[in-house]
Formats: sequence, C-alpha cells, structure tokens
Amino acid sequence: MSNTQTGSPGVPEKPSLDGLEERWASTWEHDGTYRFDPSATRAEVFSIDTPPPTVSGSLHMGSVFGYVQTDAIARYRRMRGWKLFYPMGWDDNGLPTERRVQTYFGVTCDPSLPYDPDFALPNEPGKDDIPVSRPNFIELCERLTAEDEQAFEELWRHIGLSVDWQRTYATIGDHARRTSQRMFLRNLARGEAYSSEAPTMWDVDYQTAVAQAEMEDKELPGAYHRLRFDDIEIETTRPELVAACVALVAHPDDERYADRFGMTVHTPLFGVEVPVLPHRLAEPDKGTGIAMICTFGDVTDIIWWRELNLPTRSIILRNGRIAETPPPGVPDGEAWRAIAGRTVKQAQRAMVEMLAASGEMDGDPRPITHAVKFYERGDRPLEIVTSRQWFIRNGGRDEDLRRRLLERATELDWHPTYMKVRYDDWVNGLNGDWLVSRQRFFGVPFPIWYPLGPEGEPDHDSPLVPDEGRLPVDPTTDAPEGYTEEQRGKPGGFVGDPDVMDTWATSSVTPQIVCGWKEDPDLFAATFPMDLRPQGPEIIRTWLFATLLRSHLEHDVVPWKHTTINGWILDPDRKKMSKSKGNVVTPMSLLEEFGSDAVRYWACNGRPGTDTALDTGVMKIGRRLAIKMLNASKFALGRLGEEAAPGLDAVHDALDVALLAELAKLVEGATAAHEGFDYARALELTEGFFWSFCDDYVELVKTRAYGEGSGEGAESARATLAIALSALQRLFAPFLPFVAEEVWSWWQEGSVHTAPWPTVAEVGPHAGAEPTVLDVAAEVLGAVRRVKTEHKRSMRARVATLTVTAPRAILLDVDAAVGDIVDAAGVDNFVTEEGEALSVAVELEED
RNA sequence: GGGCGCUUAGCUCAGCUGGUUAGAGCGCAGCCUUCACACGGCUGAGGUCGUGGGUUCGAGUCCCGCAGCGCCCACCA
Repeated sequence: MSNTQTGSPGVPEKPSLDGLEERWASTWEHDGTYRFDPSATRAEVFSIDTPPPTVSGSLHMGSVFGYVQTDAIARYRRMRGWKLFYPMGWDDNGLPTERRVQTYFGVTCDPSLPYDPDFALPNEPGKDDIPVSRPNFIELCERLTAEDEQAFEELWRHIGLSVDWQRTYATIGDHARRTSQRMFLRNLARGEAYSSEAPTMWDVDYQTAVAQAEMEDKELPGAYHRLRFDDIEIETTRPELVAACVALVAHPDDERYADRFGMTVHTPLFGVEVPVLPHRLAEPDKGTGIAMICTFGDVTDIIWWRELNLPTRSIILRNGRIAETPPPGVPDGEAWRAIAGRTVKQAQRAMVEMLAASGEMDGDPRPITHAVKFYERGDRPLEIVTSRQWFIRNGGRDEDLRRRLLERATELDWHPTYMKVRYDDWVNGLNGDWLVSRQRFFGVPFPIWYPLGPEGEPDHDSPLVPDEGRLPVDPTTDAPEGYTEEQRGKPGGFVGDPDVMDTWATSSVTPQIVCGWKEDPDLFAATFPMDLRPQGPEIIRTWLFATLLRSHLEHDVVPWKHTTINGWILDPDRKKMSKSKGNVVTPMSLLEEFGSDAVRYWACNGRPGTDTALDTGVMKIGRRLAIKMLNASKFALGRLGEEAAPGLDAVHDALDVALLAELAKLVEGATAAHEGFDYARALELTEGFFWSFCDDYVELVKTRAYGEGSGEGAESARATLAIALSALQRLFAPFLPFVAEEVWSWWQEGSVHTAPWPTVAEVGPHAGAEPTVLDVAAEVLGAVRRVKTEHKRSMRARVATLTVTAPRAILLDVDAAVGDIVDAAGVDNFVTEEGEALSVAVELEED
C-alpha cells in the first residue's frame, strides 16, 4: 500500500464503510492475497474441502452462514502462518440442473443420439422439446450454469470469502467427470463396485432408482384392510398387491400359526396357492400377527423374499401402473382385468370393491396414518421394481466394512463432537449397498460398455472399460477400445451403459478433484489428506459418509483431519417476525443494507453446530462494531502525529501496563478458541475487550496521550494505544475482513490478512501483570458518570471534589492512575480516604 | 420405537473443567448537541436460569425422571 506518501498516517477525514467491499475485494484479487502457493509442502499447508454449492436458483442465507464461518476459520489459519489451500466448487451436476435446462432451452436429452458438434438452438422456441444427445445436453447445462456460477462467485467475493478464485471447479466439468470415472473404475477393478439385477426403490415419476440416502418418510393417510386367505386373516395397507402375494409369514414362536407353517392357503380373488412360512422379522403384535409377502410392497418384503427364496410376482411397472399381463401363476381372469393397466390408487379402489363384494374382506378398511417412503424430490410414494443397477459396497451388507468405516470416523475430529453420532447412526442403519446408478441423463456417465452376443444380447458380466487415459468418456457416444462406432447396438458389437451416477458419487470425490489426484502429484502430496471439511448437518449421511467411504477404499485413509458441522438457519417467518411486505430476503439485499462485515458478524456469532435465527438486529450490532473500528482507529492513529508510535519500551504507566496485561489474556483466549474451531468465542472475547478499550481505557488516557503535555506519560500511552490497536485490528480480521483491512492500511504495510496473528509475546514483560488498575480506574470513572447522569449534567461538567474511599490496596491502584482519572472525569480536587469498601463521592460544580 | 441438541431478562444469545450479589446486545426508560464516533455516548430498570427429585459446604453449571421445541435414525405388514 502506498497511501502514506505524505509521511503522515493515511487516515481519512471521514471514514466510512461505503464501498469497502468492492475496493478491497479487487485489491485482494489484484495482489493475489489468497492465492495458493504451489511450492508449499504438506507440513505448511492447511487445505479446506469446501462444499460446492448447488448452482440452481440463488444462494440463500443458510449458505452464507456456513461459508462465512468457514472463512473465519480459514483467515485465522492463514494469519497463523499456514499456507491456505482454499478452493471453491460448483455443484452443477444433477437433477435440479437437468430440469432447468429442459425448460429453459426446450430440449430433452436422448442418450441414443450421436453427438452433434454443430448443434445450435433455434431462434424461436418450437412447440415440442428438441431431442439432443447427452454431450450436447451437457454443453447446454454448462452454458446455463456458467452464468449462475459467475453470480455466485460475485456474491462470495462481495462477502469476502478468502478463496483462491483461480482454483474453482464444476462437478460437471471434464476434470470432475474424469476423477469421478477414474475412482469408479478403480472401485470396479477391486470389486467394490458391482452391478446387479435386484429389487430397488423406484420413483415412478422420475423413473429412476433411488438410493437410501435420498429417501425420506412422509406421513400419509392409509387404511388397514383385513383380508381372508382361506381361514387365515391378514391385515394389509396395500390390498392392490394381493396379486403379487407370494407367501404369508408369521413369527416362528407364534402359536396361533405354528401348525400352519409349511402348509398353503389361497389368495383372495385370485385363488393362488401360497405357503405359510415362519420368519423372525414377523411381529406377532402387528395386525393379526401374520403378514402377506408381496413382490414388492416394502423393504421387509425384499428381505423375506430373499431369505425365504420366494418366487417373484411383480405387478407394478416402472411407470407406476399395474402390468397388462399377470405374473406367472396368477390367472388372467376378471379380477386381474379389473386392475390391469391401472395406477396403484385405481387398482386399490377396484380391489377393495371386489374384495368387499366377494366377502373376502372382513369389515370396512380402518383408516390410519403411516410413514411411507418417498424420494426426497418426489410426489408419489416409491415403489419397488426389479432392475439392473450399479452398487458400491458401503458396509450395508458387510459387517467388517461397516466396522472399519465406524472406526475411520473416529480418526476425524468432529466439531462439535456430538455430530459424530449422526454418522454412527447412519452407518449402523444401512440396509444395503450404495445404489449409485440413476436412470437420468445429466450426470457423470458410467464409463462402461457391454459386449453384445450373437443375438444382440448384452453381457452384463463382462463389462468393457476404457483405459484411464481416455477419461472422461461418454459410452453413449464414444466407442470402447477395439470397437468402432458402427458396431454400436449390432450383434457382436457393443452397447454403452445408459445410466449416470448418483450426484453423490461425484461429490464424494471432491478431495480428489481439488487436490489433483492422479493429475498433479505434487499438489496432491501437498494437500491430501485435507485438513478441514466444513458442511451442513443434513449431509453427514450423504456427502461426508460417501467421501469418507471412497477415501477409505482408495487411499485407506480418512480424507480430512477435522470436520466442522455448521448449524441451521431458523426461518424468521416461523418465528413471528413480521412478514416482510413482499420483500424476499436475499443475501445481497442484506449485504447491501448492513454491509458485508455486519452480515459476517451475524454469521460468526452462530456457535459451531448451533442453530441460529436470521436476525437483522445482530447485523446492526455488527455494523456498529465496524463503524466503531473506523472511528477508534482514526482517533488513535490520527493523533499519533508524524513520527511512528513509540514501542514497547516506552510503556511505563501502571494503567498502560494493565491494559497490555488484559490484552495478553485476550490474545491467549481468542487463540485458544480458534484452535478449537470456536470462532464465535474468539469474536465474543475480542468484542468485549474492544468495547471496554474504547469506553474506558481510551477515555482515561486521551488527555495524557494527546493533550498539551508530553514526556514519558504521553509516550507510554501512545505506545500502548498503538500496540493494542494493532492487535485488535488483527484479532478482528477473520470476522470483519473489510474494515480490518481498511484501518490496517492507514498505518501498516501489506494486508492485515497475511499479517502474523498476535501473540502474547507482543506485550512483552507486561503479559503477567495484574490488570486491577484498569478495573479500579474504570469503576471510579463509571461512578462519576453515574452521578453526572443522575444530576442530568453533561459529561463535561466539572467535578469540584472527588472523594474515593477504599481499602489500602485499592487506593494504591487509584493512585497509580490518578492523573488519568482526574483528566477523564474533569476533577478539580481529588481526595482519597481509607475505608472498608470502594465508594466514590462526587461533588459537582455549579452550572 | 431409538438417538442427538435446545429450553437462562420482552427478543436474540453467552455462561469453559460446579464457588462471592447470573452476563452481553437489541428493545425499553432517562440523560448528554462530548473537542474519534448522533450510522453516537453515558446511565438505569428488567431473570425464583422449563419442571420434579438427587449429589455437594455450595448447582444455571454434575446425576436421574418429566414436559415442550427442533433435528437425525428406524424392516412403517
């Protein structure tokens, strides 16, 4: 900085927060303040695995909250001397983007089409969607998301994230696709990934398989129907599945059915003979204690079907309708015709009518409310259909792997620690391997082809894989090695795997993407395993777990040292904050209203892991704090004069020593808090010190420091002010980076954000001093103020006589600061008396 | 059904390993045009720390039960 040309401190006449964001953001970018040093070694680096925000729509305050907290951590570490590796990604891969692109451009993805390098959108949107190949579709996705990503980056810069903006990535970009496919191929080669034809949860609207992590329960009204299978009555909420029934099951110890095990009964309406079987998962106190097993009504059905080796009678198609033709063994009679081709709901109605008419339903359906599984974005309950899918082993079916993944998580430092329970709960609750294939278009394709037999039938057991050097590939438009495009779909040729990976299958390799795994060995060695994974609590089961899993499988290591789990933003509408009159609270509007530092102050007040209300009141306080920084710095620096402030050697006065002792405690406390990732505590401590510094210390010494007098007293005060100010500006820098940089620039070289973090050693031998002089002086000053206020007098009113009564020890402290007290309080005649407790008598002069 | 977190002044929240009269800010009331700051300063009034027990010389702070709120997990016939 060269704003000190005149030799005097560059303190502006009227300091202001206006425009600080633009000015300093561009200076930081220009100077490369936050650029990663590629020559850094692992021991010097602090690397952060930043969550890539979803690029659809706009960022909301919840994101701002978490990212700012992480930035405060990053800034602290940088000042402590770490070389920060702090990249930023954009999650533009997945269903939300896919849907936006479809409607925005009026296209649909048809993976069977070849890539058209000359594809151009028509000028006028047509009536029907234009079918495009998957590579063309991805190009459109990238085109649309590029704009959003720019807007996101601007917002992040505006709020002062100290990210290295030369290191950004997109989860749909070549680099991320390559990394994701490479990792998958390695999982495949080691047998950790496999494909299998199996019943899986299926969304009938999106027509894709869904993983356990993407499901959520919804409470729905339903009804118990009591149905008769010969003389045995069962209860079911899904009478439409009677045609899919393959057995009845009761608990092995249930005496009511003990003599029926091994025998058969007939299904109502269809008369299909099904066995009665024992299984430990049947619960005697549910319904009549005996359940109908269908292929497939719920997850338990799958377990029973698998463990009891039952036949398959699937009746629900992928579009959510009942099949036209009945499954094997089910007669194509009147009952079947009544449900064939119907939706699940229609079929249920028809079944209930028929069952009531035939007398095979006992009584009316009894309405209940029960939890039903949904895809988290879906509108209708998930069905279970059988299809070929890709899986990655995650411990869901393997006790040993599960145990090792639980152990891995103990190698990670969780902040706060109790969040780890969510991980443990999740891993312990896994009921199957991770289903990673999706029957969608926009995403990372599986780098897999299948050879076709003489009849054109695909051989799923001998997939063709590309050389890693070819990645990324799209098997719907690229041909496997040894084949030509002409052989696609021909007998003896090949066919590409049509599916794409689950979005988490790519997100789970963010450490490998950013650290340059297999592409930049030096970078990888310097940054991986990473130091910090910050993220939200709701994605512990997805992002955190999946990332840990893949690092475990590939590198046999936990991917980070620490994880910080941020809290949740409480919607102010749910609280009774008045409904804003049509004003949508976007991050930018709040940033413009209060300033970035103020919004950051609010975010940094949220304790790690603690839910926090969106509270503009807190932002106001942050703004006030930032303004106070400007004014206090201006005051302290503006009077330091032409020459540089005196140094530590000049500090003699007891009051000054006391302040530095207090400062040492602050530095110690704030540093310890930061080390424990408790940025909020560090901020609280710093803020508390700062206000009493302004209100008491500065008031007490202003006459001595800047008055007519000079000499040792003045030197001591000026030295103390300079030392404290320098430390405070740095202590605030992680939280209020703009105003801190501004005030720092008035008198220091370089950026405050690369300045060394304050240390106790900076206050020298005063660190251990007793700070009581300051406390006593502040108390006496406060007492005088109280009297002036009570008498409705100005703070400038003179005090004719000030009498301080106190025990001897305290009087010594008073004496040590008497000059400052007299000046600050405006005292003409000062008297001390020895007494029991500290008391102050004030005699004001007449007006 | 299991688990985690929260419950402290009207509001938003601090209170670390238990220790003298429980803290901050906002809001509220009053005062001060003060020479860094009216986008301000000073002063003040507000709390039986959700509830019932227990441990202890002493509990907001530890233990047990209960309730309310929020979240996570669960094979939900």
